[in-house]
Amino acid sequence: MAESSKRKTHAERVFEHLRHQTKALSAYQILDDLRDQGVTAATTVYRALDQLVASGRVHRVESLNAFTVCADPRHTETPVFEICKECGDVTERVGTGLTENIAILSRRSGFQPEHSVIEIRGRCGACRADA
Amino acid sequence: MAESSKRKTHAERVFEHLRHQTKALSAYQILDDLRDQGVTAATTVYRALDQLVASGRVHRVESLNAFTVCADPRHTETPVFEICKECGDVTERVGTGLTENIAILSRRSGFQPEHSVIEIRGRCGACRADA
DNA sequence: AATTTAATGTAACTTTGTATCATTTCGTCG
DNA sequence: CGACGAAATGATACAAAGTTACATTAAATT
Repeated sequence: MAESSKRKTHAERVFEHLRHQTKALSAYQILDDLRDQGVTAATTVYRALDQLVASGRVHRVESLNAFTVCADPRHTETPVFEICKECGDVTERVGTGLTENIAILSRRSGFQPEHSVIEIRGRCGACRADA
Repeated sequence: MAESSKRKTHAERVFEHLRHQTKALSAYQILDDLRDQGVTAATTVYRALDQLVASGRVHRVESLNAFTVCADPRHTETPVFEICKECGDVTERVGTGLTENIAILSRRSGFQPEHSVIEIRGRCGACRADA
């Protein structure tokens, strides 16, 4: 087509794009942003996101219906997201120990956890300073 | 209109209906279920849910886009939901201490938490026993 | 080159959620 | 009682998020 390289797959383009964001992006936002790179279909974006999420390179932020890169794919612990209501920035915390707390809780209740969603909404440090 | 009482508000009907479920229901599921009680508009269901959530009588389950009654409105701690991937049942745990863990974590990172979302997906005790 | 497989596209459609404006219901006040 | 204003509901259209089914293109593989 145009002159944009066809070397990379759209999943890579989606990943690269997400890498440069401080906020989580919706699938349709990603689609809009990547139109000039030849991404034209919602289906393709969702397929790319499915792969990326499955491979642990991207997380879905449930309370935003949006996606963000994994801050550290080497970590196996449940990610914790801090979501600022003011500026919208999403920050992933790893190694918080919450996974262990959940495991303990579940052992008590007989529930077998597979995947946990932990999202904290509030105000980030920067926005608190701005106030 | 018909003969169904006009005493109760639709918000009450939504609440009563949710109270009798073991699974979280989507807004449109609620709408379908309450049609025979005179609820006809999605708008009304969403308005009812807004109120109920604001008053703490109902929780939104983010990872399901669905709603469930609050197990214990006296509790102020962050609710923890166990969501069974097999049977779909949603169980709310209170008094888990996770709120405190999040507070500690946030103090370290300078984030001011307002509302936390904790949803654990996996298999419930009953489904594990069935296997 | 022929064949097969992975990636992408098109299009229609479902689900979830919101906005706008009209109508009904109900309490209350004169 | 009847008028009036507020709260609740409705109809409608729309926006946003996500999926399904099937066709097409691009890359590998032999």
